Amino acid sequence: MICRALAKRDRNFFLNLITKATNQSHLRQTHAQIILNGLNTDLATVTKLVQKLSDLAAISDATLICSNFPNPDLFLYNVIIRGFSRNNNHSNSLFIYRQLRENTALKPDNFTYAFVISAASKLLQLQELKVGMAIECLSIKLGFHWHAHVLTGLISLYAKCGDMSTGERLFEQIKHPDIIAYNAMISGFNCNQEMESAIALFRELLVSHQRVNSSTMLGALSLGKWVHDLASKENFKSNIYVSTALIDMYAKCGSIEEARQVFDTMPEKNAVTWNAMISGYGLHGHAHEALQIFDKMVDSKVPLSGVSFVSVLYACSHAGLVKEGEEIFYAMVQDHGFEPLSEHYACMVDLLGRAGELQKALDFIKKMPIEPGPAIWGALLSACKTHKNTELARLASDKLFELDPENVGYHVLLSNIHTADKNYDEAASVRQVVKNRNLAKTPGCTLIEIDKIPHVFTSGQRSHQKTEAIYGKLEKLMGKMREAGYQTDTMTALHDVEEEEKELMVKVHSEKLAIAYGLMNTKRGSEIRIIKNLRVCIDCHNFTKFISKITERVIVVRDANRFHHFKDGQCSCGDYW
DNA sequence: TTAGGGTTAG
Repeated sequence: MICRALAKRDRNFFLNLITKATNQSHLRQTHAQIILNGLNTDLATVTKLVQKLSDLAAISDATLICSNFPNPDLFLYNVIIRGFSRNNNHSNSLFIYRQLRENTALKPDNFTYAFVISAASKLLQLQELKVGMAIECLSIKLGFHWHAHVLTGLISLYAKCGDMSTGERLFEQIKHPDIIAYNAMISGFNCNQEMESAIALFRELLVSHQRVNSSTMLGALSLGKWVHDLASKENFKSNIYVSTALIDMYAKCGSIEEARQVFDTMPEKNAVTWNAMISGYGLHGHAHEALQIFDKMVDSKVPLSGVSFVSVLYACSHAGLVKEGEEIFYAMVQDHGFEPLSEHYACMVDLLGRAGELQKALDFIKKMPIEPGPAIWGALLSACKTHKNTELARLASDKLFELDPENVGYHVLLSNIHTADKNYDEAASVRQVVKNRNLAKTPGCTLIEIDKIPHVFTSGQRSHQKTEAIYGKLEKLMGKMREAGYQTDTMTALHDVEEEEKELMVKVHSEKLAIAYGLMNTKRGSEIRIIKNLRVCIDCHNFTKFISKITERVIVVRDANRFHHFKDGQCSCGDYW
């Protein structure tokens, strides 16, 4: 009987066993049997085993087996290069590729390049890749440029370097671009903010291919809700990528309830899904919900990521939950073994600063083991504006002017801090620097959609067809609001818009115009939604509160930082933004 | 026995 159990098994037996394995422990047992049967030097068996191990996230086992294998061929190298990449260890993919080139006589093939280019483009996302690798990949093109898969990988790489013109050139070289090549292009246009191009290509794709796939849906999600309908019709609701992007889309479009609905109905969630839901709640100022989801994530088997902590800390800082934020930060280090990155430190400075604990924030910066960058000083400067601390503001802005001299926002912020402090000379001299150095300014603008047509307003704009009616409406509203106790706040009406202190006397902020226009063109009682590119100022925030009360409307404002839901004279942000 | 594209924060 024993003899039977130990009877020699052949390669096919093990190949079959490996294919059927569903977890790592199956494979470890199988590996033991392979050794007992003397097949651990059989290339085909070992390759299959390594491939399956990396598919089941056992990349260290896979590597060990490979490094003990006497003469690995190109196929085995390819499998391990791809394996590292699939396990999110892209730098090791590149490392193995280098080993292959420097320590062996093997010639990489089109498969090798498809894997290694994909790994390189993923590293770019992590902002770790040096330009040198991109150049190295360019040389690859010389040998394998006719392979559509390699070209598609290169498109993605160039897109992530912000070079879509090269992307377009590569795309033209593909004789019959398939759906995946289209998707690489659409997603490239998307991340490079070339919407208007993304849409055109998406339309072209719909004409040229009968069916779209899940990546297409993702590339086009920012087009809006109708994509969700398309996703439902095409049955992509169970795709984790599509559903996660839907959560993000709904949260960013202001429908946090719909985001939650998608989240709740997902059969399977990964870390990105959880993070998207947490950050969605943070964006809307619903910190307690964000914390609840975070706790559930900890309970689930899904491993936390650095982004999970950024998202939950962001939610805490925007709701004034200092104690909770601090607890999470220390748990992150002590319980979860994460080493905080600069973005985590920035979240903490923001958390303390927003809550008015400026000195504590400064002490925190001094104790940090890393050199504070612009995000950290920027958070402190912003807090100095809110809590009117001119002295610390000078310190923070000096650092910022040194670290990020081209950024006009910090100058504007400092000028506004001086203005609020009634120190007009200092404010003027800061603005003079901006003028002398000819730094680019960002004009504030607000968008409102009426009957699916977007209307964009800028501060003091008089070019809209209905200008007279809009300003008339605004006058009427102002009258009613003053009766209700509204007073214009010009002193502190400045966050990061420039020179609007002067303009305020004669001009009107874009969000007021958009809201007036919205009130004129929507049904009584319906919700008004607007989007502003800069942070909403204190006066407009106050204005919108009054409007929501006297007109009995819900007004949802998305500014550069977050959502504000105005209802019955109150804002969901609790004036904490 | 191996391909390429896609989701989250600041």
